[in-house]
Amino acid sequence: MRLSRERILEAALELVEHDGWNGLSMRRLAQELDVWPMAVYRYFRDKDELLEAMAEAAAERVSLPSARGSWRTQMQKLLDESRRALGGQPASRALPAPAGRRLSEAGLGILRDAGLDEQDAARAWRALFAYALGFAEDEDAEFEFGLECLLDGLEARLAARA
Amino acid sequence: MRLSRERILEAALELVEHDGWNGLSMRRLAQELDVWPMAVYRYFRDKDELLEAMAEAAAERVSLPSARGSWRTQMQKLLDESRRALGGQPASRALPAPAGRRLSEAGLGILRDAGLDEQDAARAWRALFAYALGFAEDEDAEFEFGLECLLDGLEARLAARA
DNA sequence: ACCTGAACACCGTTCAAGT
DNA sequence: ACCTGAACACCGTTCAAGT
Repeated sequence: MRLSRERILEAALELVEHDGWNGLSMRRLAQELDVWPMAVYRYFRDKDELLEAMAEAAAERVSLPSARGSWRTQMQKLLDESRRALGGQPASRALPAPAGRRLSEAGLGILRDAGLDEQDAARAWRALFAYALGFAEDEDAEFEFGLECLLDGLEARLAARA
Repeated sequence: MRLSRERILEAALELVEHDGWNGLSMRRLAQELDVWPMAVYRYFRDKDELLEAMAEAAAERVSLPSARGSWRTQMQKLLDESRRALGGQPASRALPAPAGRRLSEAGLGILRDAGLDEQDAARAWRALFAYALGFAEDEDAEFEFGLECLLDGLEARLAARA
């Protein structure tokens, strides 16, 4: 079967799920695809580009919340999904464009609609996102507690402005 | 000159500062110490143990805040120092014992003194610490904004309890 | 006790060649 | 255009040997 970016990404993800990030090497990946090591390099310039594409794919998997609920519940849903989707990623590879921008746009939109000005929305999103990535998939209770505090603080700011 | 854990850790840190975490290999480290690759293994069982010791040393460098100011400024100082000291560490290696416990004890103490019960203090510390590690050394303004919100939220919780 | 030296089983990546 | 195959310069780590 023909190689493709999709097929390679799928195999890479499977390898990581099975053996962790240390188990992902270009050589093992090629082996898994039943192809010679250098074949993968037709589709990704180097390993770094592959890792970036994997983070990108993970970010794309985050479904954006509907605009029906309050800004608070919208944000909770967005961050909860983000943390689950991106939490496993290796360090400092959490914000690839353009899928990263898609998440940022969604987050900033929610905060702007809530009433924050451009700068506060940007800072608040940075804070919320950094916070969310600090938690693993199974730390629901811990994640929620701090998020409530953060959102309470933001709401107090909104109230002070009104 | 004789090898020692201290001398090895020092050389490792220098290597990382110079070439980043990817530049740190057991072989290059030995070369820098003018010793054969396997000599380092007398002091650290494997690379993982070396990395752990490096994180440990970084955590030890955090100076704990004096108990003079308000709990809020104490916490700000503690987290600011923690983020500067531990921010550069490779992923998921941010909480080694016992230096990690030293930081946790300090943080939990501040929160308990502020009036939080044991469970809330634990959750709040987890939230604050996760938040702090999400910021690089040079992101002072961004870090501070979200921290204010988090602390405001915690204060509201304390006020509601009184 | 502490360091050496060779060896093993891996890496990412280049390059020239095949089809 | 796409894959092969050998090669290069690295890894972490084991093991037996030296001093």
